[in-house]
Amino acid sequence: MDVIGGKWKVLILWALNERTCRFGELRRMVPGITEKVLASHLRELEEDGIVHREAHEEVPPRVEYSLTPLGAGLNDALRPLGAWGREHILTDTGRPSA
Amino acid sequence: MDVIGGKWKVLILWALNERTCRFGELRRMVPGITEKVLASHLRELEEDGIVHREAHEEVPPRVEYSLTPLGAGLNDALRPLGAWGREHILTDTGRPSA
DNA sequence: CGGCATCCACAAGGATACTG
DNA sequence: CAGTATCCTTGTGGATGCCG
Repeated sequence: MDVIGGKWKVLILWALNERTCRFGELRRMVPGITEKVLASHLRELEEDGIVHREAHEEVPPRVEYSLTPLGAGLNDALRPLGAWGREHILTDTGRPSA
Repeated sequence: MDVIGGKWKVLILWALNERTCRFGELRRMVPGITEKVLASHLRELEEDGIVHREAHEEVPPRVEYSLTPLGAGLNDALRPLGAWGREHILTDTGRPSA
């Protein structure tokens, strides 16, 4: 929970699960996230060994993020939870669903 | 993530997964949690249909909390994640692990 | 015993502007 | 393009005290 505690962590993980992404791509793939949050989450994920960051020293700059095996495993462990969520989302709407 | 977003939600779920518990029991089973947080989390969990609250109108008061089928399903979906966590906890310690 | 009300503190997240 | 720096708002959780 600590590792995926961020508000957008799992979304990032999901996006990355599909394919390697650049910073800008992720920003677009996770609507509503700000650069700062994306950057910090990415950094934390990297420090936790969940994602791999590969910077290409060229112009224009290009940085690609991908899942590490560890991250893939995490995503795998996350999948049942995601399935559960989709199964019951908007079905039991008892709360404001902030 | 919304449903289990609370800091202690999953711990409560885990405790409840083993058996029906009273308020005081939960408070003891989740070390460090305060009554307020436990109460509010419990309430949210109840509103989300995850736990069942059964109050016995007697003295001394007794309230028992148990998992609903939905909650059991959630806990089930959570288990792989828990397994992953235990597998890698304190193994990759790259961060302060706040 | 079980729980709510109030107040408080901190950190996470969001917006904007700026840099290499 | 890919961040970083700053500031601010908010939510979440913590402490205490009171009530049925």
